[in-house]
Amino acid sequence: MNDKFFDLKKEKQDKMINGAMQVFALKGYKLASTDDMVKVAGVSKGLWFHYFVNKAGLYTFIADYCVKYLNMELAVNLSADKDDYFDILYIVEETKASVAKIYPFVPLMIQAMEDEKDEEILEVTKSRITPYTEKVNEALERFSNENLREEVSREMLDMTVGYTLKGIREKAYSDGEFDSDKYLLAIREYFEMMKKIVYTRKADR
Amino acid sequence: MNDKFFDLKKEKQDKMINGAMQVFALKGYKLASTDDMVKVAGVSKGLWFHYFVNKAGLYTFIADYCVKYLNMELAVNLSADKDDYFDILYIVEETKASVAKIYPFVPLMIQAMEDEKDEEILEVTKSRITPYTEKVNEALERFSNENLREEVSREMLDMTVGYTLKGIREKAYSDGEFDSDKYLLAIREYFEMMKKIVYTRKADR
Amino acid sequence: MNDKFFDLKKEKQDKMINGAMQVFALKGYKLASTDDMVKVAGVSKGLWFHYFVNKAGLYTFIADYCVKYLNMELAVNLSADKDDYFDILYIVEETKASVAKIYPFVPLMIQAMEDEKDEEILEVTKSRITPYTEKVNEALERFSNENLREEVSREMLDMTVGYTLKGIREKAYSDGEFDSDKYLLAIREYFEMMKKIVYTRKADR
Amino acid sequence: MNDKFFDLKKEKQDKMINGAMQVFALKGYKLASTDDMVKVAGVSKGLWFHYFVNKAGLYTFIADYCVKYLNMELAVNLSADKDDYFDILYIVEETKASVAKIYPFVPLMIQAMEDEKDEEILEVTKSRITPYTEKVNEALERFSNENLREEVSREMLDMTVGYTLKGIREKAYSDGEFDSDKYLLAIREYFEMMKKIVYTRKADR
DNA sequence: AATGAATGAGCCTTCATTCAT
DNA sequence: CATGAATGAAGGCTCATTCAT
Repeated sequence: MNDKFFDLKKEKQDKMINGAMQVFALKGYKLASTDDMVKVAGVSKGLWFHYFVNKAGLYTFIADYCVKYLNMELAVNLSADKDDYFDILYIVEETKASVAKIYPFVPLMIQAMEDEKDEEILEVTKSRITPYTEKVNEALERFSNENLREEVSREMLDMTVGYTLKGIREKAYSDGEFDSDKYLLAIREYFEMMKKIVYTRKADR
Repeated sequence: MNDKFFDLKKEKQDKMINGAMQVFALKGYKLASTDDMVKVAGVSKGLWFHYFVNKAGLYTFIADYCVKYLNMELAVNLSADKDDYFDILYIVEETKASVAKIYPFVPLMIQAMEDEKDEEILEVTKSRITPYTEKVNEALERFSNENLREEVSREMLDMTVGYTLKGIREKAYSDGEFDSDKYLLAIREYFEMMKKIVYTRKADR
Repeated sequence: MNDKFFDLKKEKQDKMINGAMQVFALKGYKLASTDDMVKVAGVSKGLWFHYFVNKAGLYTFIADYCVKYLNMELAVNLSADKDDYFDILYIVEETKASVAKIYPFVPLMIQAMEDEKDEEILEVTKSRITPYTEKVNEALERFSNENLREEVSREMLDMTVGYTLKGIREKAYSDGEFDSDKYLLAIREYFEMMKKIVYTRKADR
Repeated sequence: MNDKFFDLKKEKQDKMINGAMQVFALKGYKLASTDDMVKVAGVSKGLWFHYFVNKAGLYTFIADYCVKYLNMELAVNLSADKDDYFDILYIVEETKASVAKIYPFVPLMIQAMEDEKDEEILEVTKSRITPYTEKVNEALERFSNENLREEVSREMLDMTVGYTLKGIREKAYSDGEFDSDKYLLAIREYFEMMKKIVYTRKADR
């Protein structure tokens, strides 16, 4: 990319970042079109290429930006003393929701990166998503499975919680705009229920 | 569409149906390409258009076919005496798995229809998926929420189970082919855990 | 390229070959545009890519075709008993002129390949032109420099004759169409003069 | 163009003139890009258009400048007493080589103008090159064809010498920079040979 | 009926040109 | 005066769709 992008007014940078992120997050790499971005960000076709060389370069930049920004925030929020499974995950989602105040499509973009199937961009996607995944998994390791009822395997818990969060996330964007509050509320309700049914009595607060 | 399609040898019909369904299910409406179908079904480009007029027509036909076939099977399997939440859902998935013996991509196609975002085909998709959703919901109404622990709301259960099944389904296709047994096993394990933690003692068998 | 190109009617093959060759020969690799070829050959934009993948692939095919065709003809015409400098070169040009009956832009295309400066296609160009150059040089080796007046160095003769032929060639296309007869006449006149002034009396017939 | 260009420091004027001339001479009108000129001359994109309105305007100015400057020098060097064909031509090339001390691409630019094929600029090119051609032809008229061996027609001599000079010229730029000495040496050698073989004994000095 | 050659609208990308600073 | 960010028309290439065989 062309580093002069960062010399632009922050406002315009963000307009472009948000525009590209929105289109990539909603449509995926292949179906994201320059014309869409022109419409969404109100910035001409040529300018995207002036700063980002080509579509793959733009995607790479956006993917990078998302993960770096999010991980930075997570580093602050995910203090080492948190050791409850759902509390940790809630902080992660809370962080995403807070990042979404400035970059509304970050939560969906992260999702889209994990789901991306286009071979042309797969390498990029996977390499950029890993640092985020690792950061979260690292934190989750602090949780002791002994707090789980014996009927509940950690593996299955990860699975169902992962898929459910993904579902809630996509639903949060279903009307076009991301409603941060609705999103966190849905998660809180879900997590509260889960705590009650998957923890041993002792762990269930 | 051109009804003469049904005069073709059943074998060829199915080769075309499966080919189109595979491509639509794996790639979605917009990214599904004529060339992909030619390769997968071994049927010439022109023939698709001869029978189905255009891409939208083909998609409509496949969507229709999926739902009708599945609902037919469900009508047989979903006997009115089943009233357990997970048993009903299991039968639904079992039915899909059995349909997949003949049309391997039906489970994923149903999923793809629910996830489809392309505006050009949205109307079609939504209208075709409804009959299936309704049939399942109808059956689920026979389940009494009183069997659920009070901490568990029916709404939240529907949500998490729905999203989790979706996840398991997509994973079952992750290596390209649908593994019916692995799919049903994963669901069974998940449902067994869920039964233990969401039912009241009484309902928990 | 797609070998099915050769299944087309010879007439259409030649229309496409001539069209592409004309545009490449007159404009060079970079400035040759698909639209030009559409206009000249009356064949749609997409078809070029159907058979030749991309612009570089088309250029490679045309370059190859030119040289192979020409060398084949030269193999017949350049009998091993010819040993006069200008006679050999005349046969070479005569051969080009005869090839031009079917592919009018071969002489100019060969020239264009030698002059091509676009880096993207340089490798292709140089590798394809070499076999032709070698064939001609091989034949010219049969000429003994002892036939030249001592004031005339072989090196300088090659230079001035080479540049002059190039000039005559370009002029022959200056009005759009290649006039084979005018071309050969100009060369004959030039060669006759040269023979008289560069050969020793003995060699001068 | 904007005449305030001449208010710039001579140094900057020449940087721009040389930059534009280099790019036009090496690439031709169509392939000469604004970005190339920015790189070569180190002058911003906008400034070119500020002074020269558009690409055609710039080309026109450069073409004009070349010919006027060269003709001015020729007026000084081409004294009316010179009447030998090759001496006159040598003076012309010597003049170009001397102009190249300040504007290194003038010889190639003159050449490029004669070869230019882009229709958009053809009119300009032809009209600007004429004054130069005429000046040279005028001088050459002082040469009497009676000095030529009868085998040598004046027409053919003009042709072969013209094309050969063109070839030598292009070769002189083949490594990117114009080597004035090598250029003049090559011409001298060529002319010496030619004098020996095209002049009658009497004229051959 | 069946094929795949042929078409052209649409998308990515380049580049002359404009314009705010 | 100078800059280079910004624009949009044009060129390469893809792909749904048409059509001659």
